[in-house]
Amino acid sequence: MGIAERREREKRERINTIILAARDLFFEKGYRATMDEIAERAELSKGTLYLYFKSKDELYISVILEGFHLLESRLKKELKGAKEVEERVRAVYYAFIDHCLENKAYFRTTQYFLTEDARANTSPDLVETINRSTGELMQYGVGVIREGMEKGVFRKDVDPFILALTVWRMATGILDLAVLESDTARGKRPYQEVFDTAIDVVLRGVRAG
Amino acid sequence: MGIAERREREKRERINTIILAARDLFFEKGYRATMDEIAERAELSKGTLYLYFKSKDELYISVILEGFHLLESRLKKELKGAKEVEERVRAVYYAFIDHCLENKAYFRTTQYFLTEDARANTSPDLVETINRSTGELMQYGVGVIREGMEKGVFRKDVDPFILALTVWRMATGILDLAVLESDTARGKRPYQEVFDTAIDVVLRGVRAG
DNA sequence: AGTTAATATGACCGGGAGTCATTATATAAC
DNA sequence: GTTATATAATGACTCCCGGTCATATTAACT
Repeated sequence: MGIAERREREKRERINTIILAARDLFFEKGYRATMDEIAERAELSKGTLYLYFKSKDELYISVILEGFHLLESRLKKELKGAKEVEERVRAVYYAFIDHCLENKAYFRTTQYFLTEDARANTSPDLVETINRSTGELMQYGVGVIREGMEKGVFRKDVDPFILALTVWRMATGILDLAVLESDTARGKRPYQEVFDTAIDVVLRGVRAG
Repeated sequence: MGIAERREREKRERINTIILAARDLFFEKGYRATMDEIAERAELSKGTLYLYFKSKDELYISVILEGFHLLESRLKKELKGAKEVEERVRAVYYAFIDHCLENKAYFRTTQYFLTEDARANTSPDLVETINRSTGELMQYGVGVIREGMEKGVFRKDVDPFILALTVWRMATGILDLAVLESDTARGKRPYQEVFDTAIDVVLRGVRAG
């Protein structure tokens, strides 16, 4: 059944072509890139795009998920080199931050899906997909915090999930600002001091004893 | 010169009528409310709207600034009743959170202006206006933290501004989630436990000694 | 070659932001 | 009171964009 398989493969290739064109343009112009532009970049007609993606938002989400996979690889890599508890927490924290700073367009795209507007236009199951993936990624944070509690380094009277959520949203909140001012602070992380202070304060706040 | 003054007054009244209609509709439908709808609600033609506001986004920003004034009154009121340092920090923290939860549309509208998309469509001086107002509001947070340091309750090796920024963005980050899930947790703040844990950890992290 | 199935196309539609020539209204001049 | 002028309001219109669909093209099968 070589033909069916080739067809399947060609379909995947086409989808990939479209995602690549879309990513390029979303990186370049943000959400305002148009479907016509993406079609032109992919050397396909607009109608064809809609053969493979139900909507512009679905294309958007595909790009977001690509970013999630990148981040996950990075988290795994960074965690391998880190042994000590606080070092592991920082590894997850800065892996997330650096990923977002190095891939600002991914970050913006992802943040966009926290707006009412985006969610209102997107089918519930797509939103659910994003939520599930987000939850999986957050487990990396929950994991290192739980390790810290088990080893007695962190206080045990805080819910690890809530703490992870808090740190994640704290980082995201600062990133919102950092990503907006992309031109400042050449050579080092923009907002470096803010990110450092933030995690220092939190770590001091959860240390046992 | 009574006529010129009356004209001036009528102009302000018209602007107010438009903002009221816009706010109603933004509350109801979010950013997706249309200029035609707003015009109809204000009992004016669409063209008239553009006589008083350069763009939909400028109208949006006017609504945001209204929200800022509301928040500022609340901050002042809450701070009057709070004497002790940590109590004052919490007063500012929860005044901000409750304001945002009670005025979700204001919050969403404001958050929208952290997106690339919105900023790209808005004139630099309007963006600047928002930034300045935001900075002024943040001074309430910076103030109570600085008080805490001066009284020796908080460690002095953290920049009060950075700490305020961190807590503000932490709250905003959690609010992003809380506002999305507006239907849950009737009767108490949604995400109550998360907000509580977040400020507890931070306060423990900055206490002197 | 002819038939059918699968893909691709782009003109077209609906709807929304923003414009502008025209109309209406208020003030000033005589 | 009438006419001229400045000011304000209007809504039909343009342009743009996401999404659709009847038609055309290509590939597969007999």
